[in-house]
Amino acid sequence: MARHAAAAGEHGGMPGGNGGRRVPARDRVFDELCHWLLTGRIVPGRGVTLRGLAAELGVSPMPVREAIHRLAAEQALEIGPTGRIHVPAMSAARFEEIVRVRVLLEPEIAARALPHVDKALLATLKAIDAGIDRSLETGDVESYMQLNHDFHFGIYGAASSDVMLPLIESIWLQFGPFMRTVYGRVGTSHMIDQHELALAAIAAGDVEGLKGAIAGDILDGMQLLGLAIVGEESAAADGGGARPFDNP
Amino acid sequence: MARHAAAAGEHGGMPGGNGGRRVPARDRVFDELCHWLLTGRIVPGRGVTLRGLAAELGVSPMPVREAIHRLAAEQALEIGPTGRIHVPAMSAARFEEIVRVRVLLEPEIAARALPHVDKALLATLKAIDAGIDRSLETGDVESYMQLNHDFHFGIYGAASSDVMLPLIESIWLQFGPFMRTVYGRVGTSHMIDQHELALAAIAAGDVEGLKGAIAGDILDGMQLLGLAIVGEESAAADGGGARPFDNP
DNA sequence: CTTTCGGAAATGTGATCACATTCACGATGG
DNA sequence: CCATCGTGAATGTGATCACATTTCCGAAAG
Repeated sequence: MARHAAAAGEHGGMPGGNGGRRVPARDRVFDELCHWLLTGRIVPGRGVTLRGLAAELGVSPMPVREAIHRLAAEQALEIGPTGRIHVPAMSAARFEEIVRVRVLLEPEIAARALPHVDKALLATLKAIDAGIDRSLETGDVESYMQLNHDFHFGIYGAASSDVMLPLIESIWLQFGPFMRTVYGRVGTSHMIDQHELALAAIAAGDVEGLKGAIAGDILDGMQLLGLAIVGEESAAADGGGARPFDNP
Repeated sequence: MARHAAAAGEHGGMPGGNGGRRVPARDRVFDELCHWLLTGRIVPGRGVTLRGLAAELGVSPMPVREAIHRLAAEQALEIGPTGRIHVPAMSAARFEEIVRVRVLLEPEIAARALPHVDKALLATLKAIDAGIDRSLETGDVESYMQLNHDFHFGIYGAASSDVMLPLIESIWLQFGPFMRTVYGRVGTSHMIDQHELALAAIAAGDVEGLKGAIAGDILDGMQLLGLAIVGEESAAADGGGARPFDNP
């Protein structure tokens, strides 16, 4: 999830002779909020406030404000008419569009990444996929979502892309919160393992096979989400709906 | 460039009977900067500073900061390692990717918009296209860029899209500044008028015709830009750039 | 018991300030 | 004449403050 090059690795404030640049608090907050969105810690229905997040993150409301507005710019959060911040509502139409964009862009970037995937990365991807299977068995949703993200962006990142990659990240941030709310209710184990197909295609240098596997993976996973969302919508009369979790 | 519904028209504080909500300064600044980027008022190489823009726009640096960071989030501006703000450099690779994404997304959204284009909108589009021809004759680059933008987003906007439209707007913001720097040097008049084809396809309800016209328009226009950029980059070490487009 | 009203708490916004860092320009030394 | 260095101006960042608006909760009225 490193949207900022300098983000990784820093583990402590060491103002002295660190080779890297100083990471602005705004970027750290942004990365943290991205993580929360993608792993489902921020879910629809919960209030999101500047001062609340600021206190939780140990910074002033200022960097939080910038991170929030950046997320709003990417449609990952929404700023209501009165300025209130909330997770945008998902609809069947919106969801269908997300799937369409994913199927258009992600196989494309995967194809562009293929030539740059080396042995080491392939091994990493295999390890991630093994971790995914493990998470599915144990039912660790948060771990699954994290690893699934890592798997996809592990591939996509190999295509050094300043254009497509941010767009795809934006899309993921938009459906991330809903994966968490939905994955508890639908089965995930009967899916064909498109990740295996993708790995095989990568190993074989099969561009079309890779594109097909990515598209298949998207359609499989999103179909599950889509069914749940559509079902939720038709039963829309129930008040704000279940809030599966709360934030500490 | 109306990214925010309530933005247009407000010219003074009139707390009384205005039906709309108050528009935050941050959004007004953002819209203004978008306009400047898309019409070429902000071009690569010029310094962009917070306080400078703030003074120019008559606000404090605060709303400018947020607008700038939002533009940076959409890759329309870049924040250097030291925090300095500048227009990102264009490269052949980056440009090719932009074209690819445009060809993937814009025909798609146009197709989705087609069923919602009514007579009134079609008439508006024809008027815009006439204005474009006029701008090309008189060589009014800024007017041309504005109208070309209006033409495309006039169509795209008809597809009520919360997902694809922001992505496309982000892409336009990325190549906007370079259109201005380049359009002075290349001819534009020999282009096939793909806009006419698009209008005819809309009138006929021809989805595939519309998608083809949009794609053709993108490829025609961007090919001009691409040639100029590649030539600018350095004729010597061409690297893989030389095939800016393959097809959809 | 339901509805309405009022005020206190909370929220986002924007301005100003202090500060570390960086850039630009001129002086100085070779 | 050119390179190097130092000082001052400028820049982005983050915190704090004041304020208009909104939301929320409880009391009072029907």
